[in-house]
Amino acid sequence: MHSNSPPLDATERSALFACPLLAALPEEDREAILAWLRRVEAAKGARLFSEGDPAAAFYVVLSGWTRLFRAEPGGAEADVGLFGPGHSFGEAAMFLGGRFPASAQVVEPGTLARMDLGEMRALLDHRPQLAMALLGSLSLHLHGLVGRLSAMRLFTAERRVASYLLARAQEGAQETGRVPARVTLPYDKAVLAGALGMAPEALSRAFAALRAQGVEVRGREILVSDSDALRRMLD
Amino acid sequence: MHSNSPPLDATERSALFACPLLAALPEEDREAILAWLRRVEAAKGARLFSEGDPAAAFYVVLSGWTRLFRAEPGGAEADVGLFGPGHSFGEAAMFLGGRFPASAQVVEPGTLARMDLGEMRALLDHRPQLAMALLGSLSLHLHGLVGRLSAMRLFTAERRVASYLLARAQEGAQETGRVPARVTLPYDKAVLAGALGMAPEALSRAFAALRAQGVEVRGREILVSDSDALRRMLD
DNA sequence: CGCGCGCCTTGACGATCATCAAGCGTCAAC
DNA sequence: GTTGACGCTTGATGATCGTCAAGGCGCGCG
Repeated sequence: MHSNSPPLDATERSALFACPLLAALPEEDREAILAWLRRVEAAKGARLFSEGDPAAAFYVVLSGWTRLFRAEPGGAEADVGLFGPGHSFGEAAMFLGGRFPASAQVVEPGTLARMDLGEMRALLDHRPQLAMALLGSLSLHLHGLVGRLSAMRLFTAERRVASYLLARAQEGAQETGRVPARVTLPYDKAVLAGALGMAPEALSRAFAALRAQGVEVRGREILVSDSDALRRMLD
Repeated sequence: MHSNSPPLDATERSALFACPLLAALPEEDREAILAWLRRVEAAKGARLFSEGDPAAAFYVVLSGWTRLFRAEPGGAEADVGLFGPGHSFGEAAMFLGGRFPASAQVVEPGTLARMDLGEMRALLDHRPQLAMALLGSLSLHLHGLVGRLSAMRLFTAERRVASYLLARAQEGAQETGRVPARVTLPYDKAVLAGALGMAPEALSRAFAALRAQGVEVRGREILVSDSDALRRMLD
C-alpha cells in the first residue's frame, strides 16, 4: 500500500481479492500491486475521469458502485458499464493510446483502489502472471459488452428487466429456492435503467408491467414471488 | 505453416501481418505462430463456429469478411462484430471458459488463418510479447464494442450511416480531399445494416434521406459529394 | 430474349420507447 | 407541521425504427 494511503479494512481487502484481476495472482504479484495501490474515497456523483482524459490509472471497486458512460455534446449519455465491489475498470485504457474512451462516475459512494497505469505497465514487463490476469479481466469485460449489446437489440425493455431480476434473484438465493426471492437494488433505479439501456420512465413502466408476473416493487426492495413466470417470459 | 495447409500468397501475408495481434511481434514469435496457422478457405454463408461451441480456435481474416453475432431462439440476430482483412476475432474465447459467446459467419468469401487456441495457450506461457499483443488486440475489440454500444443509443440510424460514410470516405481518400469521395462497400448492404445495428430497410431509408446531403448510392458504389454536409450532421 | 432469382427499395402500419409534464410519497430541515 | 428537495411514478404524445408486403432492378441462365 502506498505510503500516503490509509490501509484497507477487512471488507475492502476481500473485495479487492475477489476481483478477477487479482484473485488468481500468485502471492508475490499481489503484494507488488498492493504496494502501489491507493485507497480512494468517493462521494456520490464524483467523476473519476472523463472521456478523452489522459489515462492515468485504473480502479478496483472496494465498496459502492461506479458507472462508465459516453456522452454526446447534446447532453445525452449512454452507459457502457456498471461496476460494484470486486470489479475493476479502466485497465484497457493502458493499451488504447493513452486516453480514456469513456467517463466514470460514482453512483453509490464508497471506496476504490486506484492503480497507476504507468506502474502497472512497468510491473507487466517482469510478471507474466499479471498479463494473464489482465487478459482474463479484459475478456470478461468484452463478454459483458457483447451481452449488453445483443440484449439491447434482441430483447424489449420489459424482458431485459425480467432477465436482470432473475439473475439477481438466483444469485441472492444461494439457499436453494427460497420463495419469494427478495432482490435489493444496490443503487438508484435511474442507475439500473441506464445499465439496462433505457430511460428511468421505461424501467418504472417495466416494473409496473411485471406486477402481472408476481413482481412487487417497494423502494429498493423487490419481491419476486413467481420466478418461473419470469423465466417463461424469456423463451 | 502447418504441414497440411497450403502456403499464403503475398496479399494474404500482408493482411496477416497487418493484424494488430501480429504486427508488433518480434520475428521469433511471428514464426512460432506461423508454424501453427492453418489457411482456411470459406464460402459465402459458411459458419465458422456457433454460440456455445467449444472454443477451439481463433481467426485472422486474410481476405473476405466475417460477422460475429448472437441469435435468439426466435430467430432474431444481433451483430456484435464485422471483421475484414487484417482483423482477428475469437481470441477472447481462450479466457472465457472454453465456449464461444457468439457465432461467426462468413459474409464475403475469402480466406482466413486459423490458430488453435490450445497451441496459442501453450505459446503464451513462454512468450511475453505474445501476451502483450493479445492485450492490445482485446483492448481494440473492447473499444470497438464501446463505440458500437454508445453509437446505438446516442445516434439515430441516419447519423450512424453518415458517420460510417465519413469514416470510410476519409480512410479511402488518403490522397487529400478528393471530391467527390467514392466509397465502395466490401459487403452486401444487409451486412452493413447489421453492423450498424439496424434493419436493411432502415439502411435503405437512411441512404435515401442522405441524398439531401449529396450522397449518391449506386449498388455498392457510393459517392459523397459534400462530406462537410455529412460532418455538419454529427455535431 | 425472356425468365427467374437475389438484392434492394419503397410504402404502410404498428410497436417500442424517449420525452415532456404533472403528481405523489418520503424524508430531512427548519 | 410545514416546506422543499428528491426519487419515482404515471399520463400523454411523438419520433424512431422494425415488420410485413409489394414492386423494381440487375444479372445469369436457359
